[in-house]
Amino acid sequence: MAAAMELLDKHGIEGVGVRQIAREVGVAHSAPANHFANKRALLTAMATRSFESLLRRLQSAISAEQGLAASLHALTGTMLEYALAFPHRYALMWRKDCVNGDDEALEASMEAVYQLLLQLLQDQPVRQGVDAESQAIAIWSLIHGYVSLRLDGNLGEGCDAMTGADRASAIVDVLLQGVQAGE
Amino acid sequence: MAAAMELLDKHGIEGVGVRQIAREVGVAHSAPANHFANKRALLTAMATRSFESLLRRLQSAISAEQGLAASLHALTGTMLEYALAFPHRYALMWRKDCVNGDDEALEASMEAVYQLLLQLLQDQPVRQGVDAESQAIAIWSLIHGYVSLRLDGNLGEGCDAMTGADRASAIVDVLLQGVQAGE
DNA sequence: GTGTTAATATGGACAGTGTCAATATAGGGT
DNA sequence: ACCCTATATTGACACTGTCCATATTAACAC
Repeated sequence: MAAAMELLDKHGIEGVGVRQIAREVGVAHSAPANHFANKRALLTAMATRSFESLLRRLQSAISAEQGLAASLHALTGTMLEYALAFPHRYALMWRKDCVNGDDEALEASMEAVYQLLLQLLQDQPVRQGVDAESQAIAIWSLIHGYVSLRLDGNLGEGCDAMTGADRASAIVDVLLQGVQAGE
Repeated sequence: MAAAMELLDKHGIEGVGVRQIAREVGVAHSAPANHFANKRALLTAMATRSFESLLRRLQSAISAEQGLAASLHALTGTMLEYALAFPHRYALMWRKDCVNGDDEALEASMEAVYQLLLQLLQDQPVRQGVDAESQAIAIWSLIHGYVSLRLDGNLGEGCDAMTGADRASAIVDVLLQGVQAGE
């Protein structure tokens, strides 16, 4: 498992293969089959692990802040940090074609992250009259979309005048205008 | 090429292989190599094609609307439509690991879509004092993020009370609060 | 028409891959 | 001692993408 994560971080999703892992650890090419039914199960476990480690980071980052704006900025910043530090893990987390989407542990770890955001919204004063769920989805979409685009390198052209972290802050501020309660 | 797109739509990215395409068309397993240097080049061409067809849809959808809000709703709706109609094409478009990111044609077709949004923002009255580029990136991130999450099936739990199109409208409205000029 | 050249098709090989089956080797519990 | 479970090993199978040497074909120049 450790070898698998190392391979993922170093060589991307394509670089992690059952036989390659076995080679790395120094066992027979079919030894991993005793621990994971197939490659999909292995990648599923790795994605779950990644969600859990992301959740821990988000929790500790948010607990230090208070207020909706500060919390949201911390959340976005932490997610961006994580994605940039472990781009291949972040990619794997959303690769439903590599992963067993019905897996209970995976679903739980994903749901936990989303619940963190939902909880944040519920505890804070938000603009009245707008569906709270829609606000949560909007924030979640914005963050995931921005991080994905950054990771794919699709935001290079227009990003010159502003460093990555500042840009992330700025777009969260844009969204906050629509969410935050008018004091 | 047509056979390749058919395979993509029917069986996903994993389902499109050099040999499989040749089998479908009824030629030797190595015939496609004369038209595309390798699999990556083939997938790159397919992604480019997809971006172009998406652009056409977006253009015709937007030309029918006027006003920032209406245009943005049309843009989001059309992207969601396209992604739901051709989920595997949409997935391929962002799979930088499958595609030659330096390809000129691909970059141009992607840029054209983004420029469509940028142009939209420039022609409309937006809230003063906020960086226009940040607003564009925010909108772009929101749309792409939402569509991606929908496509991955990660928005099932909280989406029961609202149909997909309505939800898309709602989250765009949330963002509009932060972008649109006062009153 | 003939000869040359470029494009395309073919079948064979090679090194990979994931997965399965049969077998072997321990260790622990009764 | 015996069984049973877990884990490791080896070998095979059907794939895959890519390269190679070789044909076939069509177009174009002379």
